[in-house]
Amino acid sequence: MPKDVITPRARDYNQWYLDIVREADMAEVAEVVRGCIVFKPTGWALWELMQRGLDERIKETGHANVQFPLLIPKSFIMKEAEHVAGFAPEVAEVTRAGGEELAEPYVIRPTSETIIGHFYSKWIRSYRDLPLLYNQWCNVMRWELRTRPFLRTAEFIWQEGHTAHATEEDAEAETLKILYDVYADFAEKEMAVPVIRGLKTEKEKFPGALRSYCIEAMMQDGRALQAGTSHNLGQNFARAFDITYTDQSNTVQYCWTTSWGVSTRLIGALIMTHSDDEGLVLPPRLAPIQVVVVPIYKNDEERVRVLEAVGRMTAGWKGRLRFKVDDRDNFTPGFKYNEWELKGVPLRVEVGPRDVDKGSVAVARRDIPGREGKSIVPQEGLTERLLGLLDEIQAGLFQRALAFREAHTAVVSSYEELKQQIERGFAIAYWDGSSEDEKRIQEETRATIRCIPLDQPGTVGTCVYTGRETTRQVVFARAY
RNA sequence: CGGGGCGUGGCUCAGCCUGGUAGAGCACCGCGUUUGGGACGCGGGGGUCGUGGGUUCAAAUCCCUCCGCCCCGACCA
Repeated sequence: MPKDVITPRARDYNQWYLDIVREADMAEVAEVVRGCIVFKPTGWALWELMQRGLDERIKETGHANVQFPLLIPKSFIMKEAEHVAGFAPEVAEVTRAGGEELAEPYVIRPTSETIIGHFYSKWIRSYRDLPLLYNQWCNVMRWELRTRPFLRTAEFIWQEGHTAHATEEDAEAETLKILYDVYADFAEKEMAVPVIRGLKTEKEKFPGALRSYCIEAMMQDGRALQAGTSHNLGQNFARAFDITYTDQSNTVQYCWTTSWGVSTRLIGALIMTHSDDEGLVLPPRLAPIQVVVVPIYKNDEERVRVLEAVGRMTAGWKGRLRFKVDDRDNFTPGFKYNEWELKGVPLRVEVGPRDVDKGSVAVARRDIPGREGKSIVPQEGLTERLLGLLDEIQAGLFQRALAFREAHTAVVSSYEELKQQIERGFAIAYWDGSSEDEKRIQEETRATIRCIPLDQPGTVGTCVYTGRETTRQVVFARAY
């Protein structure tokens, strides 16, 4: 009988999430530092794999990594009007250092547009210096009023890309390239999380941006999670920080800049997309341990025999599979099965004396819990079988998540339908309202326009709120 | 930041109302028996009761302060 360590999703989805984070040993709430978490080895190993997948894509698309200071002069933050208004309430300041009051306080970076803008202004002279394509991996701090592990923490780790271009078209192309080729590609191929690529409304866009694009994912409670954003900053920051270049005809022009980021929030998205009441479920491509081997024996003689067989079996795995042999002898096999299921390991191989005699092993799939996910297979060709199964699981998780999203998405044609649909998932509606209309809907329903999908059907319909004719459809949902 | 709940061995909690020797289960340590879906017996260790102050002969318990966590709301990657 399973112990009651994870609250079922149906009973309390929030508690379920916190239970998974704790029981899978990914992170611990730092309680001595408000709103912060400690990444434990399992959680950090997962993040390292995610970082690798993102970093590869960032570099493949022509960007180089750099690193800017953690502290930003307070006056920098004040330079771009919308930006100040957006971030002022949540910045932490450093006012003393070296035992003395500072002449000008620093803020702990909530994001780095401003300090990077300052340096871009110094570095960019001519159109030949463009485009400038940099990225940095760093931690940032936003003094959030309500925090949850991974989803919203006061300090979080992310990458922030910052680029400068000669024309609006170039900046726009960059913004979209990141959205499609880096973020959406990573989410769907590596995380197995289907995402909607969309444009943010004026109300939801980044403070200081011209346009914000995003990828939005659906969690298992039907709520939306913004998994990544890419902003075309127009010339707003270029004007505030005097980022200019001389063009081919010797005229000084303002640059067009972009910024884009994804954070450790992605870990929250991963958990809430795939995991079940038994614990964490990880997609094979990001699982720090893809295969765990549990040896079974009753005495020393069997132990030696089984471990020898396991040694032969796993000899060729290095470099092909991330695996672990769980040879702890103070736990029973049954305990280990449950523990590794809780931790989300995609495949488990069980090897006992009977298997050694018959040349077989038992293989259990994490994505299919219980007896149905378990089968007896020959030791011969095991490695290829495991590799094949990992691919199958990866694809299966994506398909399952996609099917879930589709089952919980509906086109609505009236405000009443909208109110009902957002209780269970995404509501797609024609939209021609204003920011004020949007705010009113949020107050009345607690749902917001998550995005205007970039894939539009192009058909004509009537706006769900104003009744006006429009071809634009949007996604309404309650969001994290 | 507003409303609500909570803070007691590592974890989950009882004890608080009605002040008087700090408890249970799980986990941990030792020994033995066990091991194909969360083993069992015997023995053992471990707690300034979140913090600071107050009331009292006496505070986990009553009062005040601060800190943190969880839930709801507003704000947000």
